[in-house]
Amino acid sequence: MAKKKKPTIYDVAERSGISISTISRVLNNPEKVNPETRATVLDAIDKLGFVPKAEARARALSGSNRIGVITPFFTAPSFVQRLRGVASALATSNYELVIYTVDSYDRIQGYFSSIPFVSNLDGLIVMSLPIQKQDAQRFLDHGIETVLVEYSHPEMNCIEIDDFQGGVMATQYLIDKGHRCIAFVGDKEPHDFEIHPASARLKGFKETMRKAGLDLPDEYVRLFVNTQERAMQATRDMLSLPTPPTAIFAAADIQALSVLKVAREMGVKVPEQLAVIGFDDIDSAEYLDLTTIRQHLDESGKLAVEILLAHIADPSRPPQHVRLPLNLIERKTA
Amino acid sequence: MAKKKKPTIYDVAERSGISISTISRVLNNPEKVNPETRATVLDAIDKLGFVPKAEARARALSGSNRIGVITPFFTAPSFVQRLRGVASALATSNYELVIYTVDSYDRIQGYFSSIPFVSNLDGLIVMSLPIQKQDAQRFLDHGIETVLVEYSHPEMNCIEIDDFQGGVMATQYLIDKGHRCIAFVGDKEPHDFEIHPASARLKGFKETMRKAGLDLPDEYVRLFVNTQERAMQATRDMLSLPTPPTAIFAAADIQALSVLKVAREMGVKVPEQLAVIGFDDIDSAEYLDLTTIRQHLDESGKLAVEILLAHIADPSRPPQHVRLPLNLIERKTA
DNA sequence: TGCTAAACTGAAAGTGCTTTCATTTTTACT
DNA sequence: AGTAAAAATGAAAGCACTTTCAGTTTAGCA
Repeated sequence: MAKKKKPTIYDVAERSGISISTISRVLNNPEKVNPETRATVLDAIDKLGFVPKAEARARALSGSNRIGVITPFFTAPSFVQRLRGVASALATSNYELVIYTVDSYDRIQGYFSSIPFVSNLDGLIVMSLPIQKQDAQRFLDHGIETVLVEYSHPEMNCIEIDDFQGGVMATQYLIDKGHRCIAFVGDKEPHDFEIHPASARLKGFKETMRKAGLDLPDEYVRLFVNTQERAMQATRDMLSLPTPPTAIFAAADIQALSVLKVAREMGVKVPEQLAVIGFDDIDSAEYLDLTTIRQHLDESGKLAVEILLAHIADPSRPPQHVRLPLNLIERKTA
Repeated sequence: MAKKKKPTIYDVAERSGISISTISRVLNNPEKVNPETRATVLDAIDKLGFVPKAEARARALSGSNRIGVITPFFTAPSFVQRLRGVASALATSNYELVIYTVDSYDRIQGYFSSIPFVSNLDGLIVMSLPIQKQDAQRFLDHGIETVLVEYSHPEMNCIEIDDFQGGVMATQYLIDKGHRCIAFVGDKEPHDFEIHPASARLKGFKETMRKAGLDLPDEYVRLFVNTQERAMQATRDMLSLPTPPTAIFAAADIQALSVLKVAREMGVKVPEQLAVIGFDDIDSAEYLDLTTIRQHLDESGKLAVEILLAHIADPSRPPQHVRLPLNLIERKTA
């Protein structure tokens, strides 16, 4: 016979035939109640396995071992890999990992305004999401240790990536390989609540092309809503141009995958006829031999929790700003 | 101006000229209140330094609004996709998502014995992990609603996958395509704490081969520790056989990816010289045009939370056992 | 035995917050 | 413009206890 619900003080009252007030008293001011009554009450309490739940919860959860991660709803593999990094770093500590996924501006605002108050977290990791002054201030005011990944705030811990530099690296690599007709595909600014690394990568690309004195026709830069279909269409258009590019720099590996798929579909040989370079170095990149800019996704998550834990242990530490290095991983597509 | 007691929600209401209900809402369901109102409220909260009393909150709150997911440490994409399903289904409800990752037998035992007592969850999803009689009983006794994914227990909600049948489908498909020399690659039983769907898939494969009267030499079945390197080596060995198979059934897409990579490396044309079929239908499968058995990963997660929520709402419901359908997704590798 | 003070007890009124429900306001669509 | 549908909001009814207050008992004592 399994118990149904958690017993309340009322159940105890009923079972012992004594009013709830008295029960409450034996729990809080036992010396004020008749020992016999007290014994009866205690007996009933034991038999029912009653535990004042509200307090228990308040106590149990207060300042307890919880760390939260707020991240865009994980569609993109890169978010997942960052998350994997935090999970792995947290595995040995005995912190609980609470995930908040964001899928709209409203939701992120909601989290930012309620988390400091109600979800008592020991620390928070904000991933790939912009955070506004006053929201950040609230976290600071409420003493919640926070680390920002892929975004920066002067008074908070940050882990940044130099997307511009990454764009430069990728482009320069292609140029060094002798390419002159280089195109760019990437996602256009998607939602109001998301950061947009692709634009910095694009800047790095353009800048490098300019410095190298290379021509960059408008048709060689395609931005689109980030879906596989759109990415493929953009690539198809590009490869059907009178003078198609000999290399494509995709703002993210996931888009590079679409480029590769189209190349296969159109019988374009990679890398002979078309070089492809991506950005991120997601897991699949390795399976596809995709040349790409590695941004140490797992590592960023791991580092975030390390910084967080260190600051929880000693809140007086000054905020830490780290810039993760980028590496060009040469594989077979470029 | 004089500093008094701790401000309550009523003070905030008075100062902002907004009802306590709305104040409460901005704290708990921020997305349901008008951004302007929210800003006003937050402003007042900040100015007053209001902090909701945890115990009062616990008192008024019925459940804990937390649902937990316990899952193998997410190395494999399939775990991630299941998780994505639960996150997406949970996004609209406002339950907090707590993740427990398992990387050893000890850890899983730790979770199973402590979760019922200390982490007050409204519900738990156990993913791709076996659970023993007495552990299950503990959850049952403590009235924690639970749903098992990829495992089964008579008294608990379960979402099962017919791996055997999937093995049959994949194999039959290859046979129908005219293949006679079909090989199998898969991971061997890895840890004591993990379930092992590959073995059921292998059984389905063997059974189907037998029924079709096809010869299955020992070298055509390769099991290995699940790493990319081992998978690739196994494939290389197989393709170097005097009579290499004309088709390979990989127990999981992630392994099929390795097969594909080796085929590329060795210049073996897919599907002309070698057909490849996988299992799972992970995201990358689509990008690689991998023919595979889809097991509705995202859906399994979504369904798990739906069942869980329904049972939390009405605990008297009898446990539900659902078997998710499998579909053969025909793409270009077989 | 009668009377009063001390000891005990239960009904009911908080406690600070959440949530339901009905009402108003906005928006969307003929 | 006119209406249906959706969103936002406040009043009020909980939630699971604690505390107050007004009785009852009981004990002590003449």
